[in-house]
Amino acid sequence: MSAIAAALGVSAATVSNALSGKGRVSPELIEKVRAKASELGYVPSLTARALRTGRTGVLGLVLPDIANPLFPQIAQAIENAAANAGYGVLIADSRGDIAAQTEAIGRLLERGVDGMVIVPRRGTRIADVGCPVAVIDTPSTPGNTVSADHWDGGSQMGRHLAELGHRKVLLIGTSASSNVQNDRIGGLKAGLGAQVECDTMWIEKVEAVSGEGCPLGLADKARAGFTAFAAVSDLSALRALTELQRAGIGVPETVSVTGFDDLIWSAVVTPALTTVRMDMATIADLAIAALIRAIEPEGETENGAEEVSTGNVTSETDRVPMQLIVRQSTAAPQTGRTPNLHAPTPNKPTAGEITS
Amino acid sequence: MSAIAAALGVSAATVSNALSGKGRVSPELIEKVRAKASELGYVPSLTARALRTGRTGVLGLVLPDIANPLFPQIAQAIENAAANAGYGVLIADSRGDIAAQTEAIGRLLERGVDGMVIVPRRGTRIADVGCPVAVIDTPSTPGNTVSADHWDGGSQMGRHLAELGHRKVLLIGTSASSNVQNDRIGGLKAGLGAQVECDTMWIEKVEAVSGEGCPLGLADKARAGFTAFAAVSDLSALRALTELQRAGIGVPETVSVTGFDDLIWSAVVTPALTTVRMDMATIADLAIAALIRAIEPEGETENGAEEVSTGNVTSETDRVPMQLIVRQSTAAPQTGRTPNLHAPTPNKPTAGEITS
DNA sequence: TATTCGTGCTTAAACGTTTAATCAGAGCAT
DNA sequence: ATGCTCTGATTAAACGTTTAAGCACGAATA
Repeated sequence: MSAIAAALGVSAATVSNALSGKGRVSPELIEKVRAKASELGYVPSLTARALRTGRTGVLGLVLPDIANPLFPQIAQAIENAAANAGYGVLIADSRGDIAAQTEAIGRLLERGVDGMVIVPRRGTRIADVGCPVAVIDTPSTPGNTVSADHWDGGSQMGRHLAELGHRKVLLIGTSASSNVQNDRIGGLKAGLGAQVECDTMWIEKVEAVSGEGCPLGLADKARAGFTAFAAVSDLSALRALTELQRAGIGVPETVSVTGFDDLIWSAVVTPALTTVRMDMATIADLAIAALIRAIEPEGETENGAEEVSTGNVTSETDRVPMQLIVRQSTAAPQTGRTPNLHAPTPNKPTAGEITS
Repeated sequence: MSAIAAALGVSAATVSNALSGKGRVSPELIEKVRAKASELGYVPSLTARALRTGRTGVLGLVLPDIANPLFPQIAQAIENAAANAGYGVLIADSRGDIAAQTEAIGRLLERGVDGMVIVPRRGTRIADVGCPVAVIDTPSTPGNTVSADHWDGGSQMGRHLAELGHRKVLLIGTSASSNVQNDRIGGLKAGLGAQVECDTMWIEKVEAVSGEGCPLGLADKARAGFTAFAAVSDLSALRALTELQRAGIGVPETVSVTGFDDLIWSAVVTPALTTVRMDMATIADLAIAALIRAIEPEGETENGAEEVSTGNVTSETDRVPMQLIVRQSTAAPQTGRTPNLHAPTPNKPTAGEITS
């Protein structure tokens, strides 16, 4: 910067003003400065700016477990939204216990992030951490900033299944202590309506007695009259799908299987999974926007108190709708009494197709 | 910091020296400074330090496509290794074309990262970017710093299949232009040995004619005598597995299916996938270590030229072995002539189990 | 006794910005 | 002519560290 100033015979301050458009600089000079800047390949030192202004232009992203298959979607969306707003994203993995989460937040704080988006570990309540925080969890979590409307997604799926004619469905979740999963299950039940019989299976519970990775006994459930298995995540859905297929139960001719999240494999398995997708791009945009609103001094507030808010930030729309994606794993249930045990049907089965 | 200095009646410089152990400070004073520092809850401003020293303590992580299911493993390992070394990790998604990758690198550079680890987009050669760079790709890529030994992984899997008695196997890859996939396939062929007949299917090619997500026609292949399907990624393996199951072909009684990478679902599908895992933790450790070696001034080099290297960095061990994980999707092929088309077997099939 | 040296600390500059305060000059009204 | 205001620029301080250089003092050396 001082090089530009020297080359043009002006002061460094003037160059700064010219480039930022802040002070009073003549239009011609601004042009000359711009030209010289790009000529010299000037790149401002974000570090120095950070030191002076106290803002680093970096946001933190705290994830409960980076290994979660949903993470790529989140990270990608957040990174994109942040980059568009001119911010960088520092990641922090709060894998492990809650202490790790606190420690991860601390590390980000030390690094001077201007704000952070946290998708909290189950059962965590994010306290005031000393910088603006956007929480992405579920609308029913207190302190939530913005998230997919999981309940709504569940109810869409529930209606889909009910309309196909299913009357006895098994809801499959992982952990009963997850807010997100409970919301989805609540939505499913509501969408299915009162005349549909449903039961809920929590995988963690069955694994607690039968061991991790144990069979879920879904074939028995099918024989017991369940015609649809609505998992609350695609991973569980995949587990259900393969277990049923392996037992020779045709999906979707005999039973339907549905998931949640539209993870990468949902579209490539056979039959492709009917699921419901969250609009991470919108969620990320809203979260980042809310964060930035808290970070950057409001345009023209009359009161001089431009205190940067230091707590949880809110979004005007805090729940974004989910989108039902109907693929091949759902169909109307058989009307006949004996479920078909073998499924040699090739591909792309149409609804109601029966192969006995 | 100046607060500490004032409280103790010494200069700020002395405090700095005391805390960093650099200058000449009496031991008692060091203790007093330490005590006062923690008493006042002093946290050094990394920003100011960065400005002064020119090092930000931040590393960049450039990924070809954050949505890649393998990404969580990589990001988690890198983040962990970096955090242990006292560095933060800034992510950059080079989704899209090669230009996006260049631009992502540029953004990181502007932010003043001390170095970056890049897992390059296919066919990209990373030029000198102006800071130390660790490339994670495959040993056969020029410029590679450290990576899993994909070829070795393939050969382990090949041997496994050959030992089970498979004599005709189909190798399934996604894109023929991927170095990683080619290495894996090369290893597979070597591991299978000369007396095993094998054929390679590139999914991108069949999708180019039959449309994205089309059936792969694996059942026909099975009827044509292939007894094993060795995919070069778990995603393809999953696709193969479900397609075969759907067609009523029993895995592993009739045909075996194998994958690569040990992605999250590999263990939960039925039958659980035999695959080969890369040791991302070790890879990340080596990459970060090599990077840091280039960044931080070598302990006691005699020559004063402590120029920070600005090109690709190397690791003393640049290929880390992969680990074969045998689960339920592989078994000895049937000796009989007619492949079993239905597979009502419950779970945990043992090798060679036949159900006709 | 005069010189050198080592020790423990201080001074001051520097990193590259931003920004409040100041200033010189021009135009204009008094 | 004098004072006022507006404009376009400059000066200087500040952000919080690090680090080279300097300084005072006592101890060891000549």
